[in-house]
Amino acid sequence: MGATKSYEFSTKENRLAKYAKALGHPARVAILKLLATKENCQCGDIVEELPLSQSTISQHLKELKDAGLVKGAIDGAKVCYCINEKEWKAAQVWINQLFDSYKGCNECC
Amino acid sequence: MGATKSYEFSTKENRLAKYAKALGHPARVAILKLLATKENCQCGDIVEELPLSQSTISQHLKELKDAGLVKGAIDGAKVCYCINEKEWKAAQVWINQLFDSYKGCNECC
DNA sequence: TCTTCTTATCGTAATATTGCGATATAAGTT
DNA sequence: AACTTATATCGCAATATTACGATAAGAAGA
Repeated sequence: MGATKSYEFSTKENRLAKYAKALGHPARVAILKLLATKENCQCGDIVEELPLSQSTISQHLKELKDAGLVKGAIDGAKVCYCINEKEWKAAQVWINQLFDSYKGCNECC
Repeated sequence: MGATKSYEFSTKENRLAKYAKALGHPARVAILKLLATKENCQCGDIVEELPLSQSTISQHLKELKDAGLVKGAIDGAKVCYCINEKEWKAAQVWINQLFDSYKGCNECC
């Protein structure tokens, strides 16, 4: 036990959960905010901005890449990280679909 | 090590991450979908609907409650779980704020 | 009261995540 | 080539999450 039973859930549920999970850590929220507002873009800039070590940031960036929200472009010795626009918008749509499916409660609560 | 360094990040980043984390598991997505569409409401209904044990569902419900997205009202021997409308909408707004902060990329990627 | 039904909690095992230092890799510089 | 810079990966330790059975606790019904 201990492993998530992803196979028991639909592709949609898993995909939404994957996006949300990527957003589920303050460091990754901070990274995405930097990338989204384009204040910083290269890995080194992010490392300087956040109170975490280089290896930890690199790991968080990898998770964001795995989730599809971010992509990296090699720029000489550096790597420029950017929002993956297509998936970014898809994630927003999917998440909003869930939020919007709530039409209010009038029975028990 | 191993613990998230939440204290190093802003309240906003932590709050957004908390909401997203709650959505970051397919079972919790499924539960929220049921609650949002009001197909099912009582704990027992959810247990029947999902391929997880009663204790596991109860634990997921607790996490959703801790994140603020859900509230439970005791209804005799049963408990009626509902979306916590106020926090639900707040979560949607906060998450969309992050998504909307992205204005496109035109430099490196 | 005794039993049953419903939900929460405890204990435990398996697995995943977080974080960092050390090291590897790859590109640029002198 | 040797050195520096930038990023990724490895290995490890600490902690968190996921899942379940067993059990507790509360309400309802016989």
